Amino acid sequence: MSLPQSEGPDSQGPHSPLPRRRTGIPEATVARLPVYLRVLGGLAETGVTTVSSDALAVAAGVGSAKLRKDLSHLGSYGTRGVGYDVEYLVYQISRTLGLTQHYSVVIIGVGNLGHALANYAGFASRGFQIVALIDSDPRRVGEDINGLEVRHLDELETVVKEHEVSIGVIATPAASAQDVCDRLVSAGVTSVLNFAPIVLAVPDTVDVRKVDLSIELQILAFHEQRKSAGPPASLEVGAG
Amino acid sequence: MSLPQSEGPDSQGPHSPLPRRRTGIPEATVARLPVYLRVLGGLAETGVTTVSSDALAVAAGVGSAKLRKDLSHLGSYGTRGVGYDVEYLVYQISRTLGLTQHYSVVIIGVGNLGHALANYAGFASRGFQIVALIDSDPRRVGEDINGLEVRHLDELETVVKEHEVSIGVIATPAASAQDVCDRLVSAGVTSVLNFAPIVLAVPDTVDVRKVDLSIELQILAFHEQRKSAGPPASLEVGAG
DNA sequence: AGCGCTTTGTGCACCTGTTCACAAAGTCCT
DNA sequence: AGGACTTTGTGAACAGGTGCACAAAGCGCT
Repeated sequence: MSLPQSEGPDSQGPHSPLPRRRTGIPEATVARLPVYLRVLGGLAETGVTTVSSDALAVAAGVGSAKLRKDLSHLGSYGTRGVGYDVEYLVYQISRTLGLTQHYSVVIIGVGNLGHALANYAGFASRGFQIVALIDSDPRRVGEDINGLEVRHLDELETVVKEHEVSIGVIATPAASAQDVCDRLVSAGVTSVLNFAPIVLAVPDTVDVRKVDLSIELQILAFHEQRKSAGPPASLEVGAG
Repeated sequence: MSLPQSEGPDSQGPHSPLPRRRTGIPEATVARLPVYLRVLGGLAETGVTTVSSDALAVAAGVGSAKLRKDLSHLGSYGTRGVGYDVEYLVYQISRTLGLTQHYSVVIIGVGNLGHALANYAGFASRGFQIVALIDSDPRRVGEDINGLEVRHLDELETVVKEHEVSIGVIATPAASAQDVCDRLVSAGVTSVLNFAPIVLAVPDTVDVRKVDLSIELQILAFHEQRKSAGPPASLEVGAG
């Protein structure tokens, strides 16, 4: 067990210790593709059939050059002088991200957060299917959440193998997160999304991404502090 | 209203369009400091008083050189041949991140996720105090969550000014997120943590960080696809 | 068909961040 | 005190990512 937190190039550390540079697609680009995908989905709903890199870039909150370079990594799917066909681009991005495949997801930990995740609609919409909810508390086992019955932690391995689960979502307290992770990995799970405030140790073959509320707040705090202290930084000299 | 999603250098896009390079501390480093802080806290609890960059790096899941360089940005607080004093380092990182100050936080949207956030203990532990929970649904107003009464969206501006809220957490559906964000910004909030699956438009003076479950899953999907498709990639040629 | 307009795709320079490798600096033992 | 050992802090090379600026390419109008 080594410690390669896979960290996407965006919200997490840039590229991972796994230099899985098999495709030429940079990690930073991969992290942005889902954003483009979402924006394109919104455009498609409003009947837009074609979009320029400029328009799409504004909607996605990135520079247009960056967007074009990102898209160029998946091929030349634009038409010069016109822009990109929305529907076609949606398809190409989906395909590139692997969303045309099906992924079975298991959520471990059915506390507040687990409940929220289980009810999150965005899960199913992109080929991710929650196949099981798992908790170690016997009192929670059997509860019905969003049409899915909570099962006991003892069944984790069974569930993973039964449904060929590839992605595990850890929403347990920090204390049990590493244990759960180890069991997921042993059972064959190769991707983990970790909500517990802990650095997980996994083999190099497993990808881990973390979502950490507390860290995000602390980063905001840093900038917030800067705002109040920084700007009028000149009268400070005599005032200190 | 422009579109600078502040994107930390990690899970989100590298550095932001706000080149707030007032201090010499790189964004990538800022994003890691909270991790070090957490690990150091754990060490302190187990009675460790001194730690080497190697040990700390392993526990934090980064390389030791990177860790030392990170720490060197806040000063020379280590002792050669010995390591770092845990308690002192905790203090220095806290100070750098601005955690010695107090931040008032308001959460908008008390659905599943809002509930989870309101009950999250990690909030209070680092100087963040949730001063209000807000929802637009009259049926939820008045509910007591973790000792805090849910107030109506109409009171948002009042609450923000009353408590000098600096950080707003948006946990509403995507449809209302931009509205809520605009109101937060108008009321004077300068940092936003967004859980809604949408790209928020804010003035350059406001920092936005996003936490997007769906995006994280899609990034995992990309790597997952790569794992299953990549390695034996050679029979494909004739199969197409 | 030709011309001008629009927009893509990309070469290049810049910049941020990572990693290596080592000198500087301190501790501990004799 | 002196020397061996440990560990920090950092200079320098490298890698990855961003943004500019423009040539290439397609559209539509005349």
